[in-house]
Amino acid sequence: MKATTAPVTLTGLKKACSQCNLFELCLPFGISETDFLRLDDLVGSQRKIKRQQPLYRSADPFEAIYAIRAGSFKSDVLLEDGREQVTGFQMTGEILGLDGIGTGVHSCNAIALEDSEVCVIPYARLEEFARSIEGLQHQFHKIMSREIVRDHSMMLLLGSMRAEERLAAFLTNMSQRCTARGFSPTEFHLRMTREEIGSYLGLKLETVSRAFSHFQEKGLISVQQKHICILDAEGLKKLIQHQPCMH
Amino acid sequence: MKATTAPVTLTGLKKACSQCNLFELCLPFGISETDFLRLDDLVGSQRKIKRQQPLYRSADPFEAIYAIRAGSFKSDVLLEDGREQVTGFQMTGEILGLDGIGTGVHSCNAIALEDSEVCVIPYARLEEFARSIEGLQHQFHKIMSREIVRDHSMMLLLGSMRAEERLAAFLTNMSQRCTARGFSPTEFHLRMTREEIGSYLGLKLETVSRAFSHFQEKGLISVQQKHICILDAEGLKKLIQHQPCMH
DNA sequence: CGTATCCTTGATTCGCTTCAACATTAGTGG
DNA sequence: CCACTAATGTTGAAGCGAATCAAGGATACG
Repeated sequence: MKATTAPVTLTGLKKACSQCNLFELCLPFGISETDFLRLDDLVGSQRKIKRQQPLYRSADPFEAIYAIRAGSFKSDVLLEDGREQVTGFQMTGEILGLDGIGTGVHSCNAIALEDSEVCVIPYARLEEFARSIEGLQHQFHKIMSREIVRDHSMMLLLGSMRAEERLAAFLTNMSQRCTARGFSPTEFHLRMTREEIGSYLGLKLETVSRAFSHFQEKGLISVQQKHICILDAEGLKKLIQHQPCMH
Repeated sequence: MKATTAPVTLTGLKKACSQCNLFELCLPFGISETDFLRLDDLVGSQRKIKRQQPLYRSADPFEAIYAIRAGSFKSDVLLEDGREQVTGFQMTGEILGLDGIGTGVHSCNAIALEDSEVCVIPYARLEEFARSIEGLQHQFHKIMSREIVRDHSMMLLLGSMRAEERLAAFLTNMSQRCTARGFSPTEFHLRMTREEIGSYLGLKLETVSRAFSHFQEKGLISVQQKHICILDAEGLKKLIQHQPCMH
């Protein structure tokens, strides 16, 4: 239990869940009104993480899961020879840390892509609350299940799509998640580098860059560094399913 | 709610969990002795699935998770254009169906690789039991978490390993799982085809076949169709971490 | 025993990676 | 505030690993 980052405990100052406008993206969703107020005791504290700093690292002991209140993260796993695989990008309202429950130890790194803030949900307390609040248990199971389904669709992407299909799927997914958060579905700022996108999609950064350029030439998107405008969302979606030739 | 396969209800005839020698691989693990006897009511029924038949299909309504009592399965997801990605191979003592919790609908197909038998665990009953049996809730969370970690390591494999590294990782994993089940770690029979292995590893069947042949030439394994002998387990493990050149 | 399925192996092609050079932006300190 | 430097992004040319195409062989199944 090494205190890597100073935990900014603000409990009492501000209620964690009952006043949070993210609840419908987050763990407290689908919970009755009376139970809802009890959730403020579920969140232990809040923590601020600076850009490029880890929320937790692989091999850290698992004690809590985290709900992202502001900012965004990447999760990655490393091979001893230095190869990195980004396993996901998480944004506001999403949950981090589920990988640690099985073994009691985290199996990946969670790194902030920008200055961020998370709610710390001690796992022991979550289990206890889940036993008495029916909706909480179910919502937690749903979140884990959706993570599994998401991972399966990433396996589909990594195992059987070509480079431009992968990037089209990535952009479409980003757009959908922006929509769910009330942001523009057609215009957004990528918080991650080309290399991180490449690692996520199983491609090299040059390939990612070339695919971006090609999409721009075709009038599907407009790219200015990390700023993306989607000009033809339907065109992108078509790209995902159609591999050019193959008879 | 279409009754696709006849459910072979044997309740009462034989207690499901308390007399099952698989419990330490399965859901009931880590549960106190008194609670253990109650688990027989958790399992609704048992079902036999013939080789090549589905336990469930994508888009089927989700009602239960399944514990494999005998046999083995593959899970796969399909793209509309026909491409298939095998997302996992499940064997005795493992749990199937977790993908359905999030949406209430299954998101993949589970197909028996041989004549198999599963315990049907109605999800509503599981949630109810988990609320009163502390160890069951925790064990269920552990199983889901481990599935997520496993999926992440598959993403690492699909995203950043070369063909022979992938097959070496696959064989090493199979060997470990055989060990956990009390089977020989060095000699086993693959239930799946080269094409299914290829789909799982993001490779074509010819590449899988060539890699098998190459491993045999190097004296790492001995291959006779689906029958595999591991001759140099350490050699296989070394292959996973070392990509040949790259400076 | 015949047929369909599965597996192996070789030759060729193609998509992505690698290598390399340069452009642009962001970050830092004088 | 600007100069300097590091980090990030773009683009081109060459190389390589796996896919594709193709043919033959082994095995399982009815």
